Amino acid sequence: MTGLCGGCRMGLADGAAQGPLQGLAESVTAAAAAVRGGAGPLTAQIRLERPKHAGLGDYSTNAAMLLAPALQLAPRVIAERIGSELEQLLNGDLERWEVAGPGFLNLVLSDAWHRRALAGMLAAGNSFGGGGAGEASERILIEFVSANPTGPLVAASGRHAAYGDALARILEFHGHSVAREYYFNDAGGQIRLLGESVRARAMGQPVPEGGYQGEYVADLAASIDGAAERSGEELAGVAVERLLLQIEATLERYRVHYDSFFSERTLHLGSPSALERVLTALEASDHVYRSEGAVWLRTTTFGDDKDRVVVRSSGEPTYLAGDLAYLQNKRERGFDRQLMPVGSDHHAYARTLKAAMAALGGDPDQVEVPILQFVHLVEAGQTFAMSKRRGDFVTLDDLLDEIGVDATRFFMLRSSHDRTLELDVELARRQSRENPVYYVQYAHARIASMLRRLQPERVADALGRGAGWVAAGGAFGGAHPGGGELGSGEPGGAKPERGAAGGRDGSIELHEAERELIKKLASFPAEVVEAAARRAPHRIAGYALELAQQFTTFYENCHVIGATPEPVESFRIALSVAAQRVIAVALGLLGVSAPDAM
RNA sequence: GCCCCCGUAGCUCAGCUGGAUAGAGCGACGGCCUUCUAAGCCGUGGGUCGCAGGUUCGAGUCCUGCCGGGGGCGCCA
Repeated sequence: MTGLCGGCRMGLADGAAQGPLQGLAESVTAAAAAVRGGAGPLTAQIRLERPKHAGLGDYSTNAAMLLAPALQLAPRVIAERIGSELEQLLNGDLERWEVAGPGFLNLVLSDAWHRRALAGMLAAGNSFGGGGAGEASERILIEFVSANPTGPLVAASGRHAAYGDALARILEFHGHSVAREYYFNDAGGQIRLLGESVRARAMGQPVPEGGYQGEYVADLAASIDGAAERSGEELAGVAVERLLLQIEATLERYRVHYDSFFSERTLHLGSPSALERVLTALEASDHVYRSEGAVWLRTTTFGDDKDRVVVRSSGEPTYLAGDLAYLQNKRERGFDRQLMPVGSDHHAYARTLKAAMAALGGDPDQVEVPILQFVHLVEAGQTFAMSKRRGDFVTLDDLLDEIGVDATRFFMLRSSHDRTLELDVELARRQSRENPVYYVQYAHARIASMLRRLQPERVADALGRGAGWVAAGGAFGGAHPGGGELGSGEPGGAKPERGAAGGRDGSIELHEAERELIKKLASFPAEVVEAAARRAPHRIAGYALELAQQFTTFYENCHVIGATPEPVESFRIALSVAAQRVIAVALGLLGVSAPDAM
């Protein structure tokens, strides 16, 4: 099921961290190239993937089906040729192959290949799976949450925070340089309204029409000295300051750390202000015009469905004006890409922003606006409303109190961001033991617990290059030489025959669960590539769950401590360590803790 | 009216930009603790992939139309 090609694209990154599939994929590509000869170019990417059904082999490739049009031959015939070619390239590593279905080539790899794969993954250490961006590394700014400081963060912001932060972690791990920023509106109508709301509360009057009704407004009013005597503007300033601190504290608690908080107000300061400068420039390039007493940005030139007002007829700039100056500011800071996930209630704004980017002379493709669908908190079959202005909402802090940081983050991240998320709070709280996040954490804790029973030296021995199981391995298979100290060897080097006298444990067949676990681990780099490319952290959550499952199957079937002969115990210790590391890294990408005990 | 997202098992969701017999968790049913954590494992049942057409060797995936749910179409943010 799992796609494996992602991490195997040529020329992307160094082999070690990208794992054993890199070499295998290159061998398949080489075999396909040999069969293709001079025939036309390949239009689609050759894929190496797990077969759809168990028992069909370790990996399969669609190469033959892709070559069929150019070669004018039946896919199955081509698959036969690729199979023969691959047999030569992989020597003893390719134990069996067969052509199946419409033209799939199914591959069965040797135990020795699996052992070397494990050795290679361990050698890469905690960087295994990372660095896939390689030369394509970018400087990325991700601006997320950016909720107005007019109240505490609501539960729905938990989705934005988890998404943006996990995506940042994934992109960083993948090899990009990422800055996280929170942009806050501390100017304009909503802030004025906040100040007036606080003032009304302080004076014991009803909150103005459309103002902020929440209890926190009264609390703010009560906590500000002499609030009743101060102006709305003054009160707004204090309120914003305090609410921002509160928001930051909530985010920190949620394990979301920003590199910077950016104030909208600063864009209006100075003479000329950043805002004025950008408007002047746009006027010079004829992208803004005056009409009906207002100033408009001609976004229709760049595909927006209507032009947008940037300065009201009252002379007051709109939020878009601020965003224009902000966009320009980010461009001047030299980022290759700007990610700004927004809620689906702002989805129409994505087009406007891209148009604005183009009007500024930038590349609209550098602005990416993933749309996050809503979160419905459900309790006892009842959906919670979460309107900040009305004041009837569940705050993110409330949610964290209820179900904790780990569960909240995992739930927020486990489904695709473009789907409405139903989060049953009652279930998450009451039946927390069934929570998938605990399942993954439990697998990690189990491994830690098991390893605690061993002397550290024993574990080090099992991982060392002198361990018997490693001797039976060697470098990664295929044309690509394996890196790292563990399992290093001649490129495409000598591969002991299965059961040969030379291999100290070469005669001991791997258990199916061991082979499967190794392959699940080996697919991690491709999962990271996919999650990064598609801005889809939920893939990592799904992968973590699958990996935990695969480890548990191994754990149930293969007793580790005391397994005989010794190389088997060593091998299983090493495999457990690898699983533990990858679970921890995957959870780390989600910002979920990996406990050593539960 | 126009635009965007979604519709897959009873429930919550995956499904890698067209591939093989559509998967997982929870719930249901039946088993499993004198061995490294039972927060666990094994097994069974459960599907017209919203509906109808189309594209092709092949469609949950791409196209068109319809139905249903959510969101948007401000000189609000």
